[in-house]
Amino acid sequence: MNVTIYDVAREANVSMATVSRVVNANPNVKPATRKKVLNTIERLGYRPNAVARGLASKKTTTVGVIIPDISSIFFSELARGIDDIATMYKYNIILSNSDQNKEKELRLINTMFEKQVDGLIYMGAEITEDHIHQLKTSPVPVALAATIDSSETIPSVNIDYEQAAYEATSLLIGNGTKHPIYITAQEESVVNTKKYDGYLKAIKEHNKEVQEEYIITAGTSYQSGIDAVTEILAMKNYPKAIFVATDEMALGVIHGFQDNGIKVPDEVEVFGFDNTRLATMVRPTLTTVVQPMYDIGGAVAMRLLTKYMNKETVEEQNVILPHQIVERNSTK
Amino acid sequence: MNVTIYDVAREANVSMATVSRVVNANPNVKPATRKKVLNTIERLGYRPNAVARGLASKKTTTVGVIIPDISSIFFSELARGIDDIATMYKYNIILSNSDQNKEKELRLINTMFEKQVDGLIYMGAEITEDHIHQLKTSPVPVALAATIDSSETIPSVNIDYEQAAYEATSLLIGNGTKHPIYITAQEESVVNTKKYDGYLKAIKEHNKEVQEEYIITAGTSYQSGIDAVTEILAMKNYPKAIFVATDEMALGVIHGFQDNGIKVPDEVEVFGFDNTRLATMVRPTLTTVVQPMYDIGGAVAMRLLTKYMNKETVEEQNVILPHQIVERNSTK
DNA sequence: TTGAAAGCGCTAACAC
DNA sequence: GTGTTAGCGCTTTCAA
Repeated sequence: MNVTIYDVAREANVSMATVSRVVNANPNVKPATRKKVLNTIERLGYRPNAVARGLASKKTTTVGVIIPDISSIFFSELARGIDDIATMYKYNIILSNSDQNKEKELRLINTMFEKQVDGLIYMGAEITEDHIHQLKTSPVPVALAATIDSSETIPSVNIDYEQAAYEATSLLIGNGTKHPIYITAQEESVVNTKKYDGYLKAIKEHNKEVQEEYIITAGTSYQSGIDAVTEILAMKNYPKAIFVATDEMALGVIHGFQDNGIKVPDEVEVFGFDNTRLATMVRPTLTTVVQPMYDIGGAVAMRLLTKYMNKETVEEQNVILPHQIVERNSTK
Repeated sequence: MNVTIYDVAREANVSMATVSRVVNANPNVKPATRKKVLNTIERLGYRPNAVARGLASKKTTTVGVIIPDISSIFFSELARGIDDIATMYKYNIILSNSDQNKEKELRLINTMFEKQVDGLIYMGAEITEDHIHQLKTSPVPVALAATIDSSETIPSVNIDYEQAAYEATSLLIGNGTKHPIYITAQEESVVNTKKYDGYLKAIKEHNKEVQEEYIITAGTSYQSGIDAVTEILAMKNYPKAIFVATDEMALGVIHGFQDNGIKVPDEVEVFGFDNTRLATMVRPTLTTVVQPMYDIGGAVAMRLLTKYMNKETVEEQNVILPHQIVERNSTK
């Protein structure tokens, strides 16, 4: 079998406790003893068993991450932020894709708790009562990243989606289109609702009434952006500015127009959301709302970790990070 | 404290063993007993502790995944395949980014083993002797995904990069450019070398000598694709076909030319590699080598899991998956 | 500064 | 079918 702490103790003529102390860098060990132990650890190729340690200490130094889809450009950037900060604090990440499927989400939360994660970062469209209930079945700290819980029961990190959407729409209006089109992602989520509210607010400030046909519900993919354009082109005299709920869809929108010989931004302006790497990987480059994905992930992790490590009480449960708008070439 | 298997046993008037049996779906339990136990599990809200289970059974039902960068579009698609198959087999994934930094890679391998993963999927540029040595410090099965170990010591899943690059280059030559340019990613990796060899093979078949200046070493990013174009435009009379080592760089190349008023594919053809989602998210859409990322991840996981689960001997350690070429609109 | 010993919560023989 | 009993490899009092 593998070499255990007991083997090291025996070979070094000390007790298991002493070996444990040197492995855990406990200062209460005489330098000579420490050296002796270190040597036999080296000699035997001893590697501490984190599972045994976890059982004894009730800490696993791993945090769970539940994410809709790691292959999404938006979420993979978030995940990268999370892992970096986790690494910084000596944690590892158990990562699972939920596909925003409620059953799967609930099951994953349970699995994470079974695996005794020290903390959990959760991303998803909708936080229902069932989610909250499931989350509360364990005292393990949880934080939501880019995910809103309207009840504000669970700590979270977000930007002000409503305000951001309001600003984006207003900019488009200021550019000369009184009632820009809005393309929203189909999924039900508070984040989407907030974006929509922001759009609506700006529209109402400049229009007697809102035109329902200018609000298009699409999928969430690049292709649905393209498809949405078909819908738009079917309208006679459509507005010449489009605000799109995500960058990926916005790329689809740009290409949809271009494929039909319509020039962006000369003939129609396009505004995205997120500022993923995609935003600079199109021509024209995409004007968009900057959401600090990496920080949302990182800040959440930090929060969560410090909170539970030092058992300190958190001042502000629901963090709103600043957003901004970058104007690139898809708008005038 | 939390409710343990012991609490359930006491409350249900059975032994721990029996509770364990029903939790693990062992058939040797009388239906009535099972029901009774299930009820008290429900009533007490008992949740098995996977860490304790892992210690006792020496199985954690988690596999480690070491990946260069989860925010890379290529790798995140791979990771998605891995997690899906892992989920199918009831495993979870511990995911860590290595940034292809050797020290970090070595450290991560060790961490994964400390955490007692049941298997490990490794992705990285270079497999050195140190890597192999580290990997061999544990009997845990390891599989390389989209990563080549020239010594063929470690099981792996790849495509035939050399052949694919040969075909791509040949196609470009067939289109009329005798000596296409090749833009390679800077990092040292066997995968890159193979691609380069394939390119060279095709070039040599049609040219007396290879023009060193037509081989450009760039970074690995979108931006380095753009930068490479600057280098190309500085040559008087450069070849009118470019083969690029990755899709992301290829997008940069396309945009680099377009930004300089040069039309793709009319004035210059561009050929990518990987067939990430990016390939259809440009105009013109990108002709590229299809590498089945999702399957590479999935197939690897399957291999690894079946191998160690059933302890079956593997027929072919080093799997080569078929590749293909999709011609889209960036070539003639 | 060090050691002895009691768990952590579960699985896995083995016995009945 | 069910219970008893050792551990799994480590941390953590508590004493010395």
